[in-house]
Amino acid sequence: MNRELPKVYEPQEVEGRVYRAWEENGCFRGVRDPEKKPFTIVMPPPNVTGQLHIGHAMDDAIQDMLIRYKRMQGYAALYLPGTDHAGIATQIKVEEELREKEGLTRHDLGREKFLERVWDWKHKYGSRIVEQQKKLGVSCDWERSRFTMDEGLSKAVRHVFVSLYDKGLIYKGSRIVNWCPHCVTALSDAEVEYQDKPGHLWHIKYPIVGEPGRYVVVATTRPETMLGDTGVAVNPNDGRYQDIIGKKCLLPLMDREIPIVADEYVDLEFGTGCVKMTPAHDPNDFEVGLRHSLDTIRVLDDHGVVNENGGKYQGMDRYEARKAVVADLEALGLLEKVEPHQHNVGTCYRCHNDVEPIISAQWFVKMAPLAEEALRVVNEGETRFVPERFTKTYTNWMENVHDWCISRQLWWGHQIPVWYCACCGKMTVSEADPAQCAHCGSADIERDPDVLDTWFSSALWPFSTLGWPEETEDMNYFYPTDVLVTGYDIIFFWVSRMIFSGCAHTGKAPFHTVLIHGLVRDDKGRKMSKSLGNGIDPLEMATMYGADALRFNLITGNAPGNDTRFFVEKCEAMRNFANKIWNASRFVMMNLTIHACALPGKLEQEDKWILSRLNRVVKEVTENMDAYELGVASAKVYDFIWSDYCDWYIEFTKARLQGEDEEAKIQAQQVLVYVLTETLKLLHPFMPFITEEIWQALPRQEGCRAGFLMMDSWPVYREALDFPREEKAVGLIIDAVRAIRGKRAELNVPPSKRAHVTIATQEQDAFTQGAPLLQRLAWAQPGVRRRPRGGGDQRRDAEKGLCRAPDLRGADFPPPGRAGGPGKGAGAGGEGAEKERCRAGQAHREAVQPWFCGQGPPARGRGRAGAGR
RNA sequence: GGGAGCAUAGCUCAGCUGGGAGAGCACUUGCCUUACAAGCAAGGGGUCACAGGUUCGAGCCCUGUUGUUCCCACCA
Repeated sequence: MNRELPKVYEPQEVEGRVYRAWEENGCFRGVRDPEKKPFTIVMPPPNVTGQLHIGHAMDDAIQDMLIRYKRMQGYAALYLPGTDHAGIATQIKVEEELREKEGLTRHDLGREKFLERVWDWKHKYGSRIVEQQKKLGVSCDWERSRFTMDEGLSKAVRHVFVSLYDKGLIYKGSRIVNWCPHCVTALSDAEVEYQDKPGHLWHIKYPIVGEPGRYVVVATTRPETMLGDTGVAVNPNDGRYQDIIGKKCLLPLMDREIPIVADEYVDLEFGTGCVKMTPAHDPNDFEVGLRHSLDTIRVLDDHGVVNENGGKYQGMDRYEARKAVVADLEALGLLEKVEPHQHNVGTCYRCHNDVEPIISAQWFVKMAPLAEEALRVVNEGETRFVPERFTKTYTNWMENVHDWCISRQLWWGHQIPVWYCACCGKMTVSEADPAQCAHCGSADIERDPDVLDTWFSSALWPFSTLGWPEETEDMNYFYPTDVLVTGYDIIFFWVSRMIFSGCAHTGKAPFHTVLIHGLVRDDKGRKMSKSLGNGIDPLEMATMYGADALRFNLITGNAPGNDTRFFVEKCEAMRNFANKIWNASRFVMMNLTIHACALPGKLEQEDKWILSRLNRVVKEVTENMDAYELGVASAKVYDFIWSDYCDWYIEFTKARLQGEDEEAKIQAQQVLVYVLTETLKLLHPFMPFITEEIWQALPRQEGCRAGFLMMDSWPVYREALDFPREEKAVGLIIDAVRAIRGKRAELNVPPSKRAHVTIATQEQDAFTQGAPLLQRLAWAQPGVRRRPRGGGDQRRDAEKGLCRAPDLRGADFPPPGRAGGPGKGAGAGGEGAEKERCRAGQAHREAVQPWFCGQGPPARGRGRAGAGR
């Protein structure tokens, strides 16, 4: 049963095998169990067309760590995966392919055929990202995988639309929206990214009607929009312009008379204090226009090209038109001046082209009533952000939220469930496809061509995936979900919308905790982007260093919510850690003669020491996991394994393992295995593959460990395993050993030489308690081995053997309780080697730690005199 | 114009409710040692941005300053 492990951990083979075993045995299944408490994480659905990038890897790693932790704690853990149809992103991709390969546009194909193509695409690439997630060890219940355009989810979307409409919370209206002329669709406010760009401020003279030679000078950053001007506004309190309020001016180039109105909106300080009003292309102008009944003349079409209202500029795109307008104004002498001007330009978050504010008939969700409850659940702590500072980000946004524009002029998505009657002109809003107009009964109805914002369906994700709006058992059991894990970059897009949707439709906040993480940046701190080509492929990292190392890398050493830089070197370091555990496990297995699964009845000091430390680590790791401090938790496990277990405890046990006492041998093995397995459990959420692999390789015994580590139980802190006395005593021995080594190195003591040492300590009681350990260690070292094994070169051993790691050989110890005096009872020197003596004595030094008074020059004062070599 | 974060070793970063200044990498010196050279052992290296304050005690709490990053916001 005892399988031999290779010397070096090789992630590839191991991971495939382990993952398959898990999956085939249903370890990932999220099963309702009345005996257990549910713990639910719904995975943020990546785009179907997407590839796994490093940001997903981190997101998934965090979630998987949490879910594995909870699963081991005995929760009915559900980790529900899925993918998002990602409206614009997917449509653009398919359109691109269509254009490149066939030279066609979607309009050439027509809506139906085009959608077929997108579905083809989805079926072709939709599973790719899932396969990639599996390589990272993500333990989702894959059979529950959902897609935002599944039948059930589409039903939820329609249900929500209709119910919000019925409540008056969805309306259609002509408003200024953010329009992307490149994607040819409306965008929500959240989809606009603002960038500071250098531009100009053009000062244009508008002649006042009836007063030849007199002008109002307006300042604008977008001169081409003047084609749609329907007024000029000044501040009512502006002394400069009192006499022209109510008069008209002549719009240059268009020869249209437009009124001069007074509105508080105008800032007296900025520009000239006169503002041209273009209600069809500026949100503020639109508002002013409403107040003063200004006309609305739209001069740009959906592609950002001047339309028939633009006079001779018709057919020019917006940038061409700008140049032409400016040139013409200049020729007419109406351009007073041009100033450079830095301003904030909205760009499309998808294609990064400038967004054009355009008046357009769109569907909106009325946010104010919904925001109220969404704010309440966060303010009252029903939903908590971790780290807490993101609460403010959320509430600030929610308090100032505008109505949400949800219609998109796309084809790929949930088509709006609204039909217009050709007969009476009224709308029919319906969950099921209606056969006729609900008002006049006419069968001549046509469906709204627009689709819903992708985030409209994402907003329902935590419950639509559980079968809502049906009252399913899953809904009853697993909802509300527990933790949502996501990056701070989509708090507005997604988190906030899930919260208000959950509140509005299910009556409950969809999760109690929002765990926010930062971005993974490149090693220079830059955002990863396609254009920079600095992206890191998580799968490549997993192939090179193992998924475990990648996972560990992504969460260790950074605090929640902070951005992190990705260093390949760190991956390497984590791979080395994996290898360290691997080799420690090899050591344990090589020395195993029993099938151990419980602690021995008798414990030596060092056993108690490691058990006590393990016990503390169990407590700390558990606490940190509960606080979502994965970075801290993982670091604690790392330190325990490497520093305590490997560096010290394994060395300690060699004394017994290589000794003659069979009973002691077995004791040591039992503790070794016990601590190893408990540690593997602690590490499992972080490094699932290697821990499972080692676990499976450990020899078993009937009734002991069976099954999978991932299904085993999480270690529990036990007071009975606290041994403060032994911890202290062994801690002092370790300090002493360190001090001895340090002094030897400092004094250049050759490894082959033995030294007289005197140890002075203020902690004599504790220190002498540890004495037996030191004695055993002395006997156990290779340097005092009676004869080299396996025909080894005796002389070589004699010379070199002394340099072994825990470099204690030959040290013996005075009988406990003897203060100061030379170690009279110290018989146990190394064979044939120079004798080394340690003296435990009371010394009164400022140092609390025992320190070494060693051999070597210069010896002076206070008994520090070195005893020479 | 609001809001938030960050300034700790050469680099990248941890440091939870105040009491030891830490990790990884890099560097120096020894070591192919029967788990591990992807390793072992020893070591160098920090006015915790600056200035005040609270406290027996401050990297941590308070105030201010400087530098830096990000988010939000309808000033043409």
